[in-house]
Amino acid sequence: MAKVTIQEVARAAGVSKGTVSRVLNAREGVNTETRSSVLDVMTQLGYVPDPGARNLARRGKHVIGLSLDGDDRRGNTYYGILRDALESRFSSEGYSTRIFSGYNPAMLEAESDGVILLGVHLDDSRPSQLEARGVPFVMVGHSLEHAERAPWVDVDNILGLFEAVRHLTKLGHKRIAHLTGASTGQASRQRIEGYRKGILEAKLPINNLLVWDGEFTEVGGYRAVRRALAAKLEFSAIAAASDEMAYGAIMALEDEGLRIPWDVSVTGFDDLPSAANFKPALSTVRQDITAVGIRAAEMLLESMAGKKVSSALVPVKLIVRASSGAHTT
Amino acid sequence: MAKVTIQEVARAAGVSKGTVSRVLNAREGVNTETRSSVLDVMTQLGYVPDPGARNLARRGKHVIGLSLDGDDRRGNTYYGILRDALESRFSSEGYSTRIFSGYNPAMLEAESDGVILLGVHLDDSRPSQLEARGVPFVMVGHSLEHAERAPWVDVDNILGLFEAVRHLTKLGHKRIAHLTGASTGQASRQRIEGYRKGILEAKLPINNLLVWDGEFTEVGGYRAVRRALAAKLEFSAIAAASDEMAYGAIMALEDEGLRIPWDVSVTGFDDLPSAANFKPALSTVRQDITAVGIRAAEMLLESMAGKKVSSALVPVKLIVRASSGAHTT
DNA sequence: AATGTTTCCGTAACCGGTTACAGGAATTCA
DNA sequence: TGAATTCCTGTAACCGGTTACGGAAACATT
Repeated sequence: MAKVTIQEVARAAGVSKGTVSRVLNAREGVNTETRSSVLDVMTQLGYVPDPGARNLARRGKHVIGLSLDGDDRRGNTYYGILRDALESRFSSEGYSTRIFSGYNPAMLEAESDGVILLGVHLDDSRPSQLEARGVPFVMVGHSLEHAERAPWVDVDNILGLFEAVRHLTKLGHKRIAHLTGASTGQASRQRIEGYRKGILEAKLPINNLLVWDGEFTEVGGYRAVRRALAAKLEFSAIAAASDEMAYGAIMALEDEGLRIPWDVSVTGFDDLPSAANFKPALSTVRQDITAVGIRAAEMLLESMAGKKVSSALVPVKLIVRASSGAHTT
Repeated sequence: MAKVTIQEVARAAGVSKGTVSRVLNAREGVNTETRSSVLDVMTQLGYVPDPGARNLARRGKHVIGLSLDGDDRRGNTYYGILRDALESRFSSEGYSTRIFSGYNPAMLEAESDGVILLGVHLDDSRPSQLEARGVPFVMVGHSLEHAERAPWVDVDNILGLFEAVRHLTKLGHKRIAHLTGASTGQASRQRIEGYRKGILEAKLPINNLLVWDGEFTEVGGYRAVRRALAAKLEFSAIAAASDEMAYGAIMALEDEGLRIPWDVSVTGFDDLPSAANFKPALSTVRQDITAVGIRAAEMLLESMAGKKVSSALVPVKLIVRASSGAHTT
């Protein structure tokens, strides 16, 4: 309750503010004994440094802003994980992070030394505005439009879907459908591309009737599969562009009495925490959100240090679980 | 780019730091002329006060923390709106808000003067921890368990569903179903209660076969309705406990060739921004998220000022649009 | 023994604001 | 016209930290 300041710690430990500060920042040139005694006093008093004063004294705001777009498709979990990753990386560098949801470039500039841009869309004005103001930033996710002009980090969407499809073809599946997020931007397009590459690699024919729009949502996946079933389309596997669509697809299949993976194999994309607990456990492409966050943080740090940084593609990994299995004639 | 400080503004305007500060904080006792000239210089130089220094100088952190629970059902939009409301109310009072997603009471206490608790659930330890540490807080949403011990603000769930059902009974509907969020806590239970009250008020029989679990999601609503249809349950209206379940319900009905509102009337709860644009436009119970936010902010402010505050129920309003209509035999 | 190095730590200035206090100018009052 | 008010604004201390600088010990070197 009573705020304990560095001064009080200093007095209690019988040293000066300066020394406490040095201990606090793990700077060298402090006697090991002194250090540990100060450390003791700090924990004993429950000392927590005031971030405001700290940022003031180091001359720089030492805050990085996370700017999210108002309406974004991805769920809370996605951003939660991403934010944790960013936060841990930045805080170990002495920065704190802050979310700016209302899009306000002036505020962003005033209150942060650099920004991470989330959910950039086609006619997004943030990149150019930030660029004009000279605020360092990196985008997570990318679209062709902005890809050349500013650094981004993204997951390897093409490879991801490609591997999912290859997994299915190796299991003997010949008629593999793709549940796509349609118009929702670059990621969907890249995943479709990965799907095509996978089909072609197995020397199978591309059938546009097997590419269904799932709108990136659970219901979307559910309905798309129902329509396909109603239209009597033939398929033995579905490679979805997101876990949620895969969930919807599985529900729809099961509601029609089909068994996963015996009658139909289904794969997702994301590897949400819920994917492993889903019944059946979902085979999916893990996109390492944490890795994306860490990479983005590092790029931003470099960029703030004045270096030129180039965009990065984070690798992706196929996780095989219970929802996919060998094709049974 | 170059940071402009209060000192520079002062010099440029030919006054002292003190005067600029007074202008900045809209304190009285500054000549009108001086004030406006300072204001001019400020905008001209693009001055933005450093929040860190500010909070340091006013002796208090002047930060209020928003603590969200890790996994929460509500979508991004809900929290976005709520946060905007909180932010605007607090910032006009000189506070800035910060989100703390990783649940960390020590951090909360160290970095904020008060906290808004979002998504409190039954065995949530946050209220008691905060209480023990003496940190002022108010919860948005409430459960019986914590209701007595700490102030909360919530929407009038019971009244909301009650009015939706009354709207439907007045349209002549006799067999009205309810799509509930089931186990998701207090809000669902209260909405069920409102539903029952509405049915009873019209002297209709309560039929538990007409209460369906929609899991608070779109697919949940979709599947529940499909099951009901498959079971040949009779109903001419559905009062859902959330807009999203209503969306799912409508999709399911339309997929079966039913027309809204001619064959079945559907109402939601929330009035999400998308509700008006949905086809058909959704009749729903508007919960004024902004009002909830503002009320919560005011309560927290009072509580921080040392006053005892009592919990509040925010009223709710029925919005009739195209998805509900007269019962046609 | 005198001098040169290191190592450790205290001192004081500073970051960018806020605010109590005091004093000069303008205004009102006797 | 002199005194008492009122208005406005400058001065300086302070918030809680960081850090350049310098000095006192302790140790090594000749």
